[in-house]
Amino acid sequence: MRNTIFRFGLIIAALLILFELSKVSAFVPEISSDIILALTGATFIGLGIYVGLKFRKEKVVEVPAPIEINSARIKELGLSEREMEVLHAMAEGESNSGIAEKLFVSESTIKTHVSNIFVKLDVKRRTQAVTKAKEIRIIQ
Amino acid sequence: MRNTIFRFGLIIAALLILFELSKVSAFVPEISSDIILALTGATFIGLGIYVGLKFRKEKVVEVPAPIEINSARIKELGLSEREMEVLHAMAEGESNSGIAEKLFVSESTIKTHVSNIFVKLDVKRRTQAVTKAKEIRIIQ
DNA sequence: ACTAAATTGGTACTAAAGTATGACCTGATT
DNA sequence: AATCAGGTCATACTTTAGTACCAATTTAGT
Repeated sequence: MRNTIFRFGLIIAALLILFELSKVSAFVPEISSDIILALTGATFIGLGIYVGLKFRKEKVVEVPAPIEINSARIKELGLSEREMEVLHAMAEGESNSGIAEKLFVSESTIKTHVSNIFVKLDVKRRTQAVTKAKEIRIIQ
Repeated sequence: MRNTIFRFGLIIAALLILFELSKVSAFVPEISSDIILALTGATFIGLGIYVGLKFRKEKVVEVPAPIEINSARIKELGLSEREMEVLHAMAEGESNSGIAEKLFVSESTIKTHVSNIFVKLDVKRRTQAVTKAKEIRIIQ
């Protein structure tokens, strides 16, 4: 508020100066009317921009809340790249054998990964793992 | 784009007229310098407001995605109240025996419910069921 | 080059999940 | 009274999931 008063004060001061100058210029030819015109232009363009910005309505653009993945947390938990791939497949409801096919490895490997994921996420079942992973935003 | 060109054309025309007027006024006293000043002010304030509005910022509002539960879909799929309770517990990562304890029934009962849920959701595993249930917004 | 972490895979086992089927009870509907 | 849907429970079985080890490669960082 104080800021607004200050700004309007400045603008009014500038206007007053311009009016005085326009009077003076009639008697003092050294001050060209062009300069006054330029000053007037500058003042009003400033005022206009100020008003324009002041009374703008912000275009409210609704963005569907990007669920950002907490990659810091992934590192924090020590989840490897491969484990994350397995976790993603798990979240999609794939079985171990399904994940194995998808990633071109044996089911044993997937079981190992899954067990390691459980330890790192501190859970006991895959549904828990998926729920927790979504909770702490390490998967979508 | 054509609109922008048109507007800038208008502004440039106004400026040219002002400059011409300021020259003429030197010889024709009938045109007061005050009027020219006023016209200049009006032009520039218009320009200023235009610029101010033109470069207004878009306010990006992140909407936390209101996840409304599609209860119509629940009925559509024929999911009973009890089945929904089981589904919720499943989504939290509970085991069948855990759900049984929570709902004070036997594990057999839960298995029956779970199997029925799978049929109704057309899935084969509980992780799939949970994922699909969230997808179609019948649970959070 | 060396080391640590990551990835892979196996065996053997237990636990949990899931399927199929049948049965009993209850409250609401016809 | 009969029917039906929802809920309950059991048995028996198959399939997946999960655990506990161990071990061979591969990869990336120092």
